[in-house]
Amino acid sequence: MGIADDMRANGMRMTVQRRLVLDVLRRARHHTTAEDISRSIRASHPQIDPSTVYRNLEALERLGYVTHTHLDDRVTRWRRSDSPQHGHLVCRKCGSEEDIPMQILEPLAKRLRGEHGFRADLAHSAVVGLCRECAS
Amino acid sequence: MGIADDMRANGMRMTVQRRLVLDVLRRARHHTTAEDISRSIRASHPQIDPSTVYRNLEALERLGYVTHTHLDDRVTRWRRSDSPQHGHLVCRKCGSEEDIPMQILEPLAKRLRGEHGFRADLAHSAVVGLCRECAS
DNA sequence: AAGGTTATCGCAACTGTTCGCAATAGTCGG
DNA sequence: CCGACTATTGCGAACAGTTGCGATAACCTT
Ligand SMILES: [Mn+2]
Ligand SMILES: [Mn+2]
Ligand SMILES: [Zn+2]
Ligand SMILES: [Zn+2]
Repeated sequence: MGIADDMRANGMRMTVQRRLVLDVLRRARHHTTAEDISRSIRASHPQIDPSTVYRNLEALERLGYVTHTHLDDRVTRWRRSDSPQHGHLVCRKCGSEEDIPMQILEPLAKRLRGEHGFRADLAHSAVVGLCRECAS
Repeated sequence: MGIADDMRANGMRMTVQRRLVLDVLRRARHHTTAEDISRSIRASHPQIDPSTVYRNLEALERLGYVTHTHLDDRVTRWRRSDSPQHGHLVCRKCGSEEDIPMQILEPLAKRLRGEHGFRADLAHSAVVGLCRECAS
């Protein structure tokens, strides 16, 4: 059962707009902004509105096909859920960004689960701070 | 040396607008949004523009008098730096919010410092996830 | 293959926040 | 205290993202 069938089983429809959003995210190497996706789609389909892209990212996230992450403060970044999960360190001074394996974050997740019954998604927001070069 | 002198020593000026922002934050019990601050100030000083509030929050942050935190996704929340620091757990399903002591986050901060030379500010963004009731 | 239902669309108006600019008003030295 | 310097202001426009709405088209039933 493919994505289209799965969506129909949930009362949703597979539209050309949705297929295009998934296509762009499949080709993207890293996290992508909604604006990037919209621009990329509009290159070949100028009539497709940015608001449709925003709404579809949310719809696809509800079904679990895409997720978002917050790297810097303002812009939300999207990826397909089937791409590998990882954490981020972002320097608030120089803006540099480093990916980190989830296992570094695991002990904290386990502790929050045990002490607060809280299932943390520690990949959802980047860890903000000062990188080695900027901390001096 | 008070805040005003400190600001002047840094080439900044102490204006009525800045004093009002600090006053509102001093009276506020919890994290406050820029919009709240602006509305509160405009009640008595209608001529003060929201853009001035936004700019002043950034200016005061640069000197270390206020900090901001991201709880849910879009809205930035502000507090005076001299109010007690703490972390947050936010449930992505029901929206509930729980404060947690910084010491829970300390082991991760220490590890990031040791293994990556990264000085993490783990109070900057809330930890997103599922609370006990919503975990299904 | 056709028709009806309604999820989704494009568009335009709207939100919260940022930015450029000319006018204002803190600050400092005399 | 005054005047000069310039950081900061209010304002208008721009910005990314959201929302309401009537038109369109996906898809289910026959
Ligand atoms: Mn931030
Ligand atoms: Mn988020
Ligand atoms: Zn750095
Ligand atoms: Zn919950």
